[in-house]
Amino acid sequence: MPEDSAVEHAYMQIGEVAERTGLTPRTLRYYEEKGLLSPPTRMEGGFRLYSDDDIARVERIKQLRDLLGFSLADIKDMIAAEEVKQELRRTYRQFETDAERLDGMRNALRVTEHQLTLIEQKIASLQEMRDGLHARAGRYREFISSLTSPAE
Amino acid sequence: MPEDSAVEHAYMQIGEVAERTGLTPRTLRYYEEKGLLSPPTRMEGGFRLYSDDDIARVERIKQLRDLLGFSLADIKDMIAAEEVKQELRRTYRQFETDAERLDGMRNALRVTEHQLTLIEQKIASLQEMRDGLHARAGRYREFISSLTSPAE
DNA sequence: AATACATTTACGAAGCGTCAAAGTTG
DNA sequence: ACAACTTTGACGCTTCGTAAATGTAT
Repeated sequence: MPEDSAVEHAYMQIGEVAERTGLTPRTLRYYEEKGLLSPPTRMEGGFRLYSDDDIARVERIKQLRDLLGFSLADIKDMIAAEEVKQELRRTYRQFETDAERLDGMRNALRVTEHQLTLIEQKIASLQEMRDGLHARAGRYREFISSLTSPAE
Repeated sequence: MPEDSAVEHAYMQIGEVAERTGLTPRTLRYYEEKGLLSPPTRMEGGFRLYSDDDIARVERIKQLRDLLGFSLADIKDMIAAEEVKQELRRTYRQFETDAERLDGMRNALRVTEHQLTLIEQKIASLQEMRDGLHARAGRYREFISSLTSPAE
């Protein structure tokens, strides 16, 4: 059964998800409360059980938050835009015209392109900052060596 | 008088500083309250007057906040570490031993090197994300063109 | 039965946005 | 005198951290 090898252990509790994603249980519950994560399945006792898809979603959120600095409200919208494509692939929904599907796609593309321009800018800014810090570090090292081994 | 050309108008009010740095007056006052900005000089009526040095400091804060995502408390410490060098250059303080100066320098270097490693990591992560988004955008464009000009 | 998790609820802190009432500048 | 800006509160919102009291898993 080759399909079993990829599964590992399909469902995790909130603590394990927290460890794997670097977030806290509190944060995961908060994201769920704010509609960034859909309510996961539960055990009889009420414990949350997360799927691998949930993990992927959490990591996408973290990426947008930490790397691009978006607000959770913005991230929610962006992920909603991306979901359009997912929905389209599995449940090719009835009562949805081609024009509507096209609109969703164009919106998703627009969002993605916006993220790309922000990324490019951020990379450029970081590279500038890196150069500045290198120079700064060089000056510090000079000072230190001039105090450590004074030129007589 | 060549020195006049570089001065422009040496003192600015909070509104102009806000515009030039992309922050708000509220944020500038908050940073002052939190000790990130030293209290600027004032007019007789109480209006704040900022110097070019103040501007530079504000932009350094913004850089650390937006690009590296540090907390204001951390930023405060980092800037304090950097100041050691500035103080050393102009007022070579009495009552401070060479060992103390050396400690300050080494600390400043340590902080700078820490920032550098974080920058490198962030640049790498952003480049990965950029590649992923490029692929994603490509898929969107495919879908769109397949719906826009259907193959037959 | 005990230990390690989990659940909800609630209060608190960081980092500002926003509005109000008053004073200052040009 | 007037518009445009600034001042200091003070309250509100976002994004969680941190208990506290209780229940569940093993």
